[in-house]
Amino acid sequence: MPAQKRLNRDELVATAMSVVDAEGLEAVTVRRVAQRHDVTPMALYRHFDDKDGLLDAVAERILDDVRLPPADDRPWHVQMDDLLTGFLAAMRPHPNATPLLFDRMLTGESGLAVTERTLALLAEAGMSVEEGAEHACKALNFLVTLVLTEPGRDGDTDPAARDEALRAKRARLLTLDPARYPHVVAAAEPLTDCPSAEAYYRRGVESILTGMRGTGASAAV
Amino acid sequence: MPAQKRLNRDELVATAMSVVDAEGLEAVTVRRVAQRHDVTPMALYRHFDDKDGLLDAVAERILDDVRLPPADDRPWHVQMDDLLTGFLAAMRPHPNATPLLFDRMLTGESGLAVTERTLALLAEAGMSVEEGAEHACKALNFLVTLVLTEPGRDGDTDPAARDEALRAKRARLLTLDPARYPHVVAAAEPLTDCPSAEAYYRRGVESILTGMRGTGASAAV
DNA sequence: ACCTGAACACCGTTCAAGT
DNA sequence: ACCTGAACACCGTTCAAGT
Repeated sequence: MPAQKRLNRDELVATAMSVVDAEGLEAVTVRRVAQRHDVTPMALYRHFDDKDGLLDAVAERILDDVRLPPADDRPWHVQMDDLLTGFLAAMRPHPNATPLLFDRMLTGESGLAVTERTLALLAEAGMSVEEGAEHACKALNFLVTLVLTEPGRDGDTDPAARDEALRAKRARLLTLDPARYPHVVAAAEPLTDCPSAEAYYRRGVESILTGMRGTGASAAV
Repeated sequence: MPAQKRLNRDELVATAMSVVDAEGLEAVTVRRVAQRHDVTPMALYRHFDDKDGLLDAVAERILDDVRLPPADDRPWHVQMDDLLTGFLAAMRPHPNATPLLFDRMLTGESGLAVTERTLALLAEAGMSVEEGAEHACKALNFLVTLVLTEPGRDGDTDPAARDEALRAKRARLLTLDPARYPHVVAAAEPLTDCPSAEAYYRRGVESILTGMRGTGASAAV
């Protein structure tokens, strides 16, 4: 879309992001992003080391959007709830890009900031450094998974194609032998669709928080 | 490695699996798998619809290895523990292939069998069909994530390169400003290494089970 | 400093052809 | 029935060159 003389790193990242959002991660191509800027593929290499550098920047842009709530006096798990919810809010507009985050929580400043905050709250909860590290990774990665696997999300963001793919998937489950897969057939609809994304994510956060508090010798407030 | 006259579907899948295990998911290529069998790339299309069909078969082979424990009289969550542990055992030898499973739990017979069993136990726990479907997806996908993001696993399976990458990653965390990221720096080691994979997965399963039991109006036994 | 052009070694997949 | 060969439209990336 943009067509100008001097290439701008931020706009290249924005273009890459819009490609991921619209067509998925595999559609992001050095050549494609270059073409949208009416520029030779090689022009991108002035702004990024390589394709991975471009993807790093895409991930970092999502992490930049995480609004870190200031620390306060509420119990740690209430603050953790806010933190996790904020992380979710940053990811949800870009579900196709979420796989990038699994490996990149510790590579950029924003990812480090999110992790730092998570570790701090878990330390406040009384966890050891080792416990905290494990629970922090688990919680953040599980949240990524929640967005990645939200029922009814199928890579394609085109609403018509998405809807069609959904109906096809559900139809296939309904043709299964009910004697062999009774529960799968009965659950065909909830397995392929999500009535309320809001409620889905709320329950997801609560489930992760429960897993966090249920284990270990944590105490505090 | 194999070199014979008639191509065999199972051996093609085995070759693809060995490529994923040794070099990662992106290294799996129609041309590469064909070459290992001294055959033209197009020969594979007699056995699979396309590359995605080959990857479906790789995923299904992992799911085939899940040993489903027979139903018994123990409390549902004890049986669920066995089921989840069995799923983990099937995935752990093939960590590089785990991303394939996110989208494929309902595409093949083995995946359907695992899901069916999970749904059955959650129904036994007193969950509604909707609750059960959501918790089943969450549990299975979180398990996949546990393997995908095991600290110290870095795509490359070559032990020397892997060790080097690990040390580099940890070193980078240790050069961070301790005033800005005190907890990250303090947790550099547990964030990049896993002292005991066995214990890591045990705690992971327990955390998922806790998240399952903690929510909802479930009862039973 | 920033972009171009041509080239290289790869991809997945089609189509028509061989045996 | 099963595999080949040539071709097409793509990839990421290198290198030398332009301005």
